[in-house]
Formats: sequence, C-alpha cells, structure tokens
Amino acid sequence: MPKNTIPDSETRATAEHAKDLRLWLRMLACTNLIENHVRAKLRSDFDITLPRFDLMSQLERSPQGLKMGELSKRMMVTGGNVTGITDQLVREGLVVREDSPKDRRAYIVKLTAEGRRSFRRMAEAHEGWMVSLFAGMDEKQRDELYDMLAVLKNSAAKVAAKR
Amino acid sequence: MPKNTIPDSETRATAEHAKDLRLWLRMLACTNLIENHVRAKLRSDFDITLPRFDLMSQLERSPQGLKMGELSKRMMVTGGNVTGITDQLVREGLVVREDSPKDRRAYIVKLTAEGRRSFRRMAEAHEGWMVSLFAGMDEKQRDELYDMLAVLKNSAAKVAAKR
DNA sequence: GATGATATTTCGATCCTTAAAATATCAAAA
DNA sequence: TTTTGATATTTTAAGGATCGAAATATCATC
Repeated sequence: MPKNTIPDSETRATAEHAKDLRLWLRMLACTNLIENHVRAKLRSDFDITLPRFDLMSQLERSPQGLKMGELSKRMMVTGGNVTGITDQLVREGLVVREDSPKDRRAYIVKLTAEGRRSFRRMAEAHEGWMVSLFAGMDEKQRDELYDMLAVLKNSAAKVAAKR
Repeated sequence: MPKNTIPDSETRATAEHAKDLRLWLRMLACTNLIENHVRAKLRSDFDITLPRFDLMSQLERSPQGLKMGELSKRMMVTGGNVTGITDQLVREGLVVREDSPKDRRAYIVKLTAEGRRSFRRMAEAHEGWMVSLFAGMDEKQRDELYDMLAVLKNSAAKVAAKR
C-alpha cells in the first residue's frame, strides 16, 4: 500500500472544504431549477408571482388572519415589502385588510372567499408540479433527502442566526 | 391488525403528494436560509451581489474567457441581463470585454488581474461559510445528501426542460 | 451581393427588496 | 392625566434583477 493513500491533514481539510462547496452548488442548482419552473408556471397558468403566492399560502395556514408584522416575520422580509405585496393582492381582491379589534395600529390580513378559491386551485396545481418534479426519486430516496435536509436546516440555522 | 392499516390507493396517493410538497418546502427553506446568508455576507464583506459573484465564478472556471452568449446560457438568464451585470463589473475593473478575433459581433469576457485576485479572496471566504453552514452534518450525511441531489437534479431537469 | 441566422445591446417595464423616515396608536410611568 | 418610549404600519427613495422585444452589426451561405 503506497504511503500516499492517506492524505495529510491539510490536504484532507482542503478536499473536505471543496466538497462542501460542490454540495452547495449542486443544491443551489436543483433549487433554482425547480424554483424557476414554479415561477414560470405560476406566471403562465395563474398570472401570479411567487411572493404573492407565498403570502397567500401563509394566510391559508392561518384562517384567522395575520397581522402585517406576523406576515413579515414568517416570510422573513421587511414590513415595507409586505405592504407592497399585500397592496397588490388587495387590488386583485384576493385578500383584505381588516382593522384589528384589539389594536387600532394593526391590520388583520385575511384571504377573501375568492382568494381562498383561487389559492386552492393554485395549490393543487403546485402540488402536481412537485409530484412530477420529484417523480424520478423513489420513496426511500425522498425520505432520505427529507431527513438530510432536516439535519442541514439545523446546522445552517445555527450559523445564519448569529448576526 | 386493523383493516385501515393499509390505506386505499387514493389516500396513499394524496399522502405521497403532500410529502413531495413538504419535501420541497423544506428544501426551499434550507436554500433560502443559506442563500440569504451568503448574499448578506457578500454584501457586507465584499460589497458585491450574488449575480455578479456568479458571473465571476463562471469566468474563473473558464480562464480563456467566455462570450456573452455563453455566459447567458450557463447562468440561465437572458442576454440583456448579462449585459447589465457585465457592465457593472467592467465599471469596477473586475472584468474586461475583449473583441473576439474570430467573430466581430462577439465579445470575450475575461477576469482582469484584479478581478482574479478579488474573486479568489471572495471564493476562499465563500468556501469557509459553506464549511461552517454544513458543519452540523457528518461526512456520511453530506455524501448522502450529495447523492440524493444528483437524483433529484436528473428528475427535475427532465420536467423543467420540456417547454 | 442578397438573405436569413447569430451576437449583443438597448429600451421599456415589472417586481422584489431594503433602510430609514413619517404616522398613528398603545401602554406604562410620572 | 400627561408624557414618553415602544410598537405597527406605511411611505419614500433607491437599487438591482429580470424579461421580452426591437435595434444593430456581423456572419455565413446561396
């Protein structure tokens, strides 16, 4: 067995570093591929953008409605941003701002009946796109991916949180 | 053993569909977490945006330079977009447009010496961020993730390509 | 040469996004 | 009750990314 089979620690460290980078690039490529597909389909089939779809999906999960600030937190964007996206959805009649009975500074944003209908149709299509995008993976592979992503999420959250 | 242990095919299908959706949402959450972290660091530490960094990284992989159209293909964005990003990098002295000797319609975009220096510093830092973001995964987990992403990439590419 | 393809830029437009300032209201202390 | 600091939201100003289509220049071929 040749000596060089065992790399010195510096070589190994560098190789490991490069692996993390490749892993990230591959993950980014996958996500962009899927995300761009979804954006294009949302646009072409429903004439809506991803941020607007995301806001609606937050509201669907919270039928009692959410305050602007809560939306901002959940979507991890600034308040001004939520204002703009909400304005657009209000203009389209998909959500409403109701005055909060508890706090006159705040609004409670809710899906309208039409917004709910509209969202359900979109969500169904969205789920279908996912099924076809992931169709090349068998169940075991999908489970494995799901589990590994959980580990990654914890790992990355620790780092990203610091700031 | 109760009968209902084995779900009927419709129930199973719906459950599987929902799983694909959850898988995607988890993946998206992970990627956004990391991507936002990277964007913020690139901005704060190097005053550069992700698309500009990406363009430079394409050039670093092709020291002979790339035509605008090649950049456009590799970055999966339109030509007009590449023009804008390139203009900015030229203004900052990080890349140059050289006339193609073969084709007077075309430019060959290359990193300048300063661009190369600058990119290397950024890439090193970038790799370090990746190492820390993935630090919570052991080697086996990272390999597993890497492999599953390869499967996913193939699967999704098949669907996304059709259009 | 003429003509259809190709490489790039320009133009017009839409969106997302942020940070900071402005507004209104709340809640608690004085 | 008045003041005061915190909170919820909007407004404003600015910067980019991004696209699609039209415009320009050049190529390559008939």
